[in-house]
Formats: sequence, structure tokens, C-alpha cells
Amino acid sequence: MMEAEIFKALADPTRRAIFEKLAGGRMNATALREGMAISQPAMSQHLAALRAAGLVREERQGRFVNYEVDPEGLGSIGRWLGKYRAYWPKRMDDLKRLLKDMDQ
Amino acid sequence: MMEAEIFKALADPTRRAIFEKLAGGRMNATALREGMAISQPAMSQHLAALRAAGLVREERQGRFVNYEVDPEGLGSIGRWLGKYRAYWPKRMDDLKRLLKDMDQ
DNA sequence: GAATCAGATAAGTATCTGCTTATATGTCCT
DNA sequence: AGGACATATAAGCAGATACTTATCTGATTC
Repeated sequence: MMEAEIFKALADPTRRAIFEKLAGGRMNATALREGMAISQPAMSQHLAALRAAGLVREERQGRFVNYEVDPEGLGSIGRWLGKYRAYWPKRMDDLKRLLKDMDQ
Repeated sequence: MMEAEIFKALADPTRRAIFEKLAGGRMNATALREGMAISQPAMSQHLAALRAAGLVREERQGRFVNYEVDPEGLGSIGRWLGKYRAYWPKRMDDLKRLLKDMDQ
């Protein structure tokens, strides 16, 4: 359902980098910026896009906002991928099990 | 490696629709256009983007070009998804098997 | 309460993207 | 060879996107 936003969010290399960084552990926006040559507003906007896509979720903690990977987004991609299992390369055969479950 | 092009290709709803249509079976560009309110050049451009992303491949056949889903692209997405298996929702647990294989 | 800090939002702008029309390439048919 | 057909490419343009600077909100600390 939210594929549009998910794929659009991941289409941007900066956003993929942010996501990857978050996969290393929850982090606030300022920490995320470290070593990333990105302005504060830009980071905020990227995080908003990732959040809207369901790829990331936030948890306010005082004046900090901690972000972390949201499994929901990954699940959506998995479900999307599943629709095309007929075309998966052999290496992905095991994925078929997943699909069976996800189809209910 | 080609994540950039893959996600950018899938970010467009028209291209996702084309891909989905192709998942129903190989088809030439003209057949793909049927019922799709899309001009011939636009279709050609979309197919070029999907091809560049490795999501689709072509096979010339006389004056027709048949397109079909390319498992390579799906494999790339699977590999990308795999990097974040630590965050997969439970429903996707079986996917872990796949990953083990893909990591060699 | 005032200064400070984390983050979000607003508005403007340059670049990118997907479309269009026009034209080119290549194949088939008679 | 000439015309019709399938597709690709070129050039131009309107709308989308990612950035910038400036400002705002809310929480902490003194």
C-alpha cells in the first residue's frame, strides 16, 4: 500500500545512507549527522520522509528524538518482493516459505 | 551495487505498474501500452529505466522487442533486504535462511 | 525567566524527472 | 524499392525534489 513512499524514500542515496546508519543502532538526528556533510534541516526532512514511508520510527526522549529502523517498512518490501516469487533467482528459493506465511 | 537505479526505477508508479504487468508474462512494448494511457515514447523510456536497473530484460524478435522480468533485479532487492535481517518482522523469519545462503 | 540546545517547519531556488512532439532506426510486407 | 509498423532517441518543458537560509517550537539548564 505504501510502496510508493517506500521506494521513493529509498531512491535517494542520502536517505539510504541514513537508513543504513540507523541499522547500526538507534540514534538521534544530531548523532546521525556526524560525518555526513548534511545540514540540520536536510537531515530532518530526510528523516520525515523515511518516517512517512514506515522505514523508520521515532521516540522522543526529552529534547532528543531517537530514530530507529521500523520493521514495518522492511516487511512491506518483503511483501512486495513476494508478489514476484515466480521470478526469484534460485538463490532466493527459501524465500518462498516466507511468502506462504505472508499470504496468510 | 545498482540499488540506486533499482529503487529509483521502482519509485515511479507507472514503472511499477509496467513491471507488475510484465510479471504476468513476457510482452512487447505495444502490448504493454494497452489500457495504460501512456504514449509510445514514455513507455520506451520507462522500459529503458527498468532495463538499466536490471529489473527487466529484452529480447528482440523481428521488429518486436519482448520484455520480461529479470530475476537479477529481484535478487538485488533481496540482497539489500537481507542486510537488514536483524530488523525483519517475525513474519519474515524464514527469510533468514535465504540470507545465510546468499552470504555464501 | 533567559539562554541554549535538539529538532521541525517555511519559503525560495537549482536540479532532476517524466512527459510531450518530432524525428530516427530497423524490420516486415507487397 | 516503398510503405507500414515497432521501437528508440532528441529536445524542450512543467512539475517534483533536495537543498539552502531563516525562523519556530519545545525541552533543558542556569
